[in-house]
Amino acid sequence: MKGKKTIYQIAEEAQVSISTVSRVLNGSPLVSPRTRAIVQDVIDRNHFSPSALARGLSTSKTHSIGVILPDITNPYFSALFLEIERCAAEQGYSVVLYNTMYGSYSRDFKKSLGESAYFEIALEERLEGVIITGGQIDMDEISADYLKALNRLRREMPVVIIGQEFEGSSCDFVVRDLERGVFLALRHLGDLGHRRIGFLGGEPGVRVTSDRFKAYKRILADMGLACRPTYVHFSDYYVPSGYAAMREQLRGPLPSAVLAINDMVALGAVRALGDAGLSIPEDMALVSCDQFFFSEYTVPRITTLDQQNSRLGRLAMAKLMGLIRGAPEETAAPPEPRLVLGESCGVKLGTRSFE
Amino acid sequence: MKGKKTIYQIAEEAQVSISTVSRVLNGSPLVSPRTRAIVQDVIDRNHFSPSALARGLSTSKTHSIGVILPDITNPYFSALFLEIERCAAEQGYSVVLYNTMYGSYSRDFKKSLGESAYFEIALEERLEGVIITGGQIDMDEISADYLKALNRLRREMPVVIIGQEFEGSSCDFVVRDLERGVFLALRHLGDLGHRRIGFLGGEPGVRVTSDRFKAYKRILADMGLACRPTYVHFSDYYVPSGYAAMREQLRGPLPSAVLAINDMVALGAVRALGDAGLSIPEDMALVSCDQFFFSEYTVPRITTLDQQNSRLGRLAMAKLMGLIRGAPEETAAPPEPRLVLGESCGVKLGTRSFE
DNA sequence: TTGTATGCGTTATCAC
DNA sequence: GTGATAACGCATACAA
Repeated sequence: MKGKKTIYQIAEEAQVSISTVSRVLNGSPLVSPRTRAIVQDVIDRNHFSPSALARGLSTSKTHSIGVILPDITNPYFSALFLEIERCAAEQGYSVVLYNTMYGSYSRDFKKSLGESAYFEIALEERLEGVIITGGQIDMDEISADYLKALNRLRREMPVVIIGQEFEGSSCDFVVRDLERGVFLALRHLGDLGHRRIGFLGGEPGVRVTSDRFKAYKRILADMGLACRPTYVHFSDYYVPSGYAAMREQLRGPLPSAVLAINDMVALGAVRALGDAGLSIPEDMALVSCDQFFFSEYTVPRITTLDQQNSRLGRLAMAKLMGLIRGAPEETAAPPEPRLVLGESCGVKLGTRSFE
Repeated sequence: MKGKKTIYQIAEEAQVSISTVSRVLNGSPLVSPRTRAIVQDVIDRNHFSPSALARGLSTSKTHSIGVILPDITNPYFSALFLEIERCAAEQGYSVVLYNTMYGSYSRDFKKSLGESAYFEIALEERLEGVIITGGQIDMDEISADYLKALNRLRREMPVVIIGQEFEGSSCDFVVRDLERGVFLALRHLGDLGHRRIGFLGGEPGVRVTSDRFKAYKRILADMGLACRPTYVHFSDYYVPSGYAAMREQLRGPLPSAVLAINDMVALGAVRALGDAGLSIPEDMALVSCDQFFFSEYTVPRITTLDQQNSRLGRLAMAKLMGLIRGAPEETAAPPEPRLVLGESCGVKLGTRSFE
């Protein structure tokens, strides 16, 4: 835009060398208070801001990291991202966000770059590290090409994956205990006497879904209950899909309760049940696996699992920063999901105080 | 992480000069097909990715822009951001997101930098342009310090503000027609015979609220209706606040309808009305000024305004890219808000119309 | 405490 | 077509 000032011009105007200016800029103690004052004054008067590019080139540190995720409008990802950005800012790091839109609401594949294209960008930008969550990284079958690109990236910078572990990479993982969550939810339903429990939403072929579905089947078996295919309806993670999936369910024999993949799907299901003239929890109980910001305010409130996403984000950042700094990363335990009682399963809530 | 390859090493291995490598990298036509093939091969085999830092230093183009907003978990901002990121990716630009958390749900002021601190970062990072929305930029009274910092930023790069216009800066604006939206909503209520209409949510002192509130008062007057203070309850933009604000409203004399600042507040209000044993729209009708992804699935569906946020984002990006390229920015008309009929006002659906 | 010289990895302007 | 070489703006050993 404008001919930006350089360290040379500051040095000249302050009658010192560029080294001295550099020292002042970086708060080095090897400058006399007098000179520092003079230089700082010149800097301020000129609104001089040193080029992060030049600095990065010289130090090979960019102080920025990347986050690659499919869809920032999904509350799960935005909550995660918020926390990551916050931690980064605290440490003086900037965050570049790459929205791959893989599996997004609008399914705008074509318009968006392939995920591994973003790896190349991260490489060129000399980011100091990358956090990946959702998208290809969460597929049951990860393509060889993708894995190769991932490992190439990993060779150049730390990579932390928020999601389920898989073989074939040296990336670090921050894992959610999906099984534990499903267990809590199903046990709750079991305690309430439910024996016909369905599964609603999520995409087949995606870990967050297939792992939960596996847990669902296993735990159902442990409870001595059958898993009936007619009670299982995949779709994806968004509200309209929850609606559609429940409509589908309503065509067949009804379970007495369903486990929804998250609160968006649950919300869609609630609406579908209402439209069918059925009431919750009398006609069907509902539990969700992932709490979003609105679950306590729907009618009825959704009984759901708090996955502690902000702790998850903080953990991922701690791990990433540890790797960047080369420090011994203390492997803090991943957050435990907690069941948050709503009204969608029929338990009586005490007078809950709001506001 | 690793000793990265440079253009020199590629040149050496390919037995050419760095100029030639650079030409190949940038697809210059002034290279013989033969040499190009050789060089490209060496590049590929070495997984060489040129440093964006060095390139940026040399060309003074970083191909990245910044977005400064208060809270990415707010669906309004995330929808906007998604679109911005998408447009940027299409043009080969990266986006750095700065979450200032000003006015955010969690109100974590202290942990976060002041907004103008991000201006300095944008300057140092040599971003090519910045989009700002929400936060300080949207206050009724913008502090002189902030304005000064903003103008300093503006002097160095294009700045596009998504929000209401104000004096004292040379930034570009992408404006929403808040008044038109309020008009559509209130007319709808008026047509249904409502004469006691309240205002719910939003923060006093913030343009998006105060401008809508002004419009509300003016239009009410035009309709020959009184604006009663007991029907007005500010708070902020989130679900719990909508709940609290409606609880507050329920203590006094009731309006027959309320205008909520957005769907989150509306959702909270729906729940509060339900908890009080009141039904919508029989006991109170509800319209919201900002549609979020869940409004069609709540019980009842919320009659709300589609502000066409993705078009807004696209517009902002078009303007920013125009400024960056120095091209004549065609001032496309800002998107018109449209009323989306739900069930919260009592009209029969099936006759869904859009305006 | 301050200054000098060099490197960082590109692009661009020249010659050839 | 191709190849030197000078910027680009900073940090940093090394000198003084």
